[in-house]
Amino acid sequence: MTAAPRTARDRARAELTHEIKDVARRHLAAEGAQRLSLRAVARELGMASSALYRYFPSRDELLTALIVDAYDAVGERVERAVEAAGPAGHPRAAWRGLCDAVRSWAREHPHEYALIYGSPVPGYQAPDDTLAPFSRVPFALLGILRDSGPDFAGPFGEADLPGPLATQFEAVVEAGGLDVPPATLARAVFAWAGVFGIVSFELFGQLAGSADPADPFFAYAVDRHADLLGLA
Amino acid sequence: MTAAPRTARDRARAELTHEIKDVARRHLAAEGAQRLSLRAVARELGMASSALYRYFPSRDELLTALIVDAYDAVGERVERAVEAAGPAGHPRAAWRGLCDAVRSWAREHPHEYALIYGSPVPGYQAPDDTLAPFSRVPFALLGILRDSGPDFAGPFGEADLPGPLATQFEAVVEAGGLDVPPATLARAVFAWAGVFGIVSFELFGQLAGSADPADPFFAYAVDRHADLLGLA
DNA sequence: ATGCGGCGAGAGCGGTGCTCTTGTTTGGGT
DNA sequence: ACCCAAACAAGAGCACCGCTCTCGCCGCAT
Repeated sequence: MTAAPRTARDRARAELTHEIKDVARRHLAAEGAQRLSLRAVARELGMASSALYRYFPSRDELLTALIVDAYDAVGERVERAVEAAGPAGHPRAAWRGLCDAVRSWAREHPHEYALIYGSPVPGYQAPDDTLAPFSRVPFALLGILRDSGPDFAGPFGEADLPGPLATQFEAVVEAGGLDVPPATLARAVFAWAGVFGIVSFELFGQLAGSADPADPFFAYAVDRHADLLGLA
Repeated sequence: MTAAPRTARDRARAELTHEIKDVARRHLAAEGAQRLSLRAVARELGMASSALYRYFPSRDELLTALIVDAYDAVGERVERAVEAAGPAGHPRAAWRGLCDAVRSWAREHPHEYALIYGSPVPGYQAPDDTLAPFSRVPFALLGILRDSGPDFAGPFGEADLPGPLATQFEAVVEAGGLDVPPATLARAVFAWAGVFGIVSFELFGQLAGSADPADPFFAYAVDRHADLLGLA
């Protein structure tokens, strides 16, 4: 993150900041963002609630810190899974690893998942330093597609982007320095939105009455998306 | 809903209940579920906050009523769109109408969308009378697929369900009295989760930096899902 | 006519986020 | 070595929240 703290005060501050986040994350995991209370965190730490404001200027700032951490957590989990599954050119296994990592992390940390992928907190808008953690999963997906090579074999043709979308995505590829064609980017967003939709449906109870134990359907959907992505 | 109210008291009660919901819905639309406050609603209605508890036993019950109304609102919007687009056997137009209806409703009512499709409120679990409004959009989609006839022409084969998923969805079809094959149900959930994912991504800011003005990508994705659904 | 039940209002409880003030500790510049 | 400013912890307090309880009032069915 930053340079090592020099003075004892800096060290204590860094430590306390970390402790606060830890306790807050535990409360978040147990009760959800809604019920996360600064005062309760302060109580558990044995300090006055007003003292917390030396470390986080508001409750929303604390939540933002937890959001960044959650993005990093799921991002690292996904990167590990992708790396473990497909270094030797098996992109479909890597894709499956990515999807399974997202889903299992989401099921283990539903409140943190809801915090980052569910409805945003009222006045929240992402600061710039959120961007890198925010992008880890999409970048991991793009990495799989890049490594899977240019030989696309999906059921959709290669040049199937309508004009406006092509120009828009060309600009995105340019601006982001991504070395994939725009059509691949489109397929990536399509697939990522698809698995996100299923995971959210499962977590938020929208699959009740249809794919209720979601494991078979999730595996099926992940495989169909792999077909669409043209993954070998 | 129920029989017409007879006495003046019943009439007043029904009217006030409606007024409370209206004011609450306005607050919800303006500020989000998080900031919806019983006391503020009571203030705007010129009554004591404690009096509201004669009509809704808790804040969560009020929110539940708003959830049901939101499901009904998006459901009716979708049904209208489907009916307007495709009565004469143009299933792809009907599917496009469904998707556009969902997205435009979501963009017009982001907080209500977040309420029903975003992270659920902490202790909430859907009561039984939520089931019908909850199911209107999925049923509309199944209606399109049923009317599109049995001649499936998508890029995936007809009998592509793995064993466990097939048996699970056969049971669902049986239990729900749905007259579609299990494979069609699977494709329906797949497609519905996909467009839901895109709409949620757009509303919750996850498309920032990729498909940021989402119109072209949404149209593209809806069309790709139509292909996958085998819609003519 | 009467009694009961629905109703509105008020006070009040425990909780929240956040601010302001007060006194203390700490560390760097002189 | 000292001194002062900055960082810090704590407490009181403000405005708000959901919710409960009690109290009078009034319409309605008996």
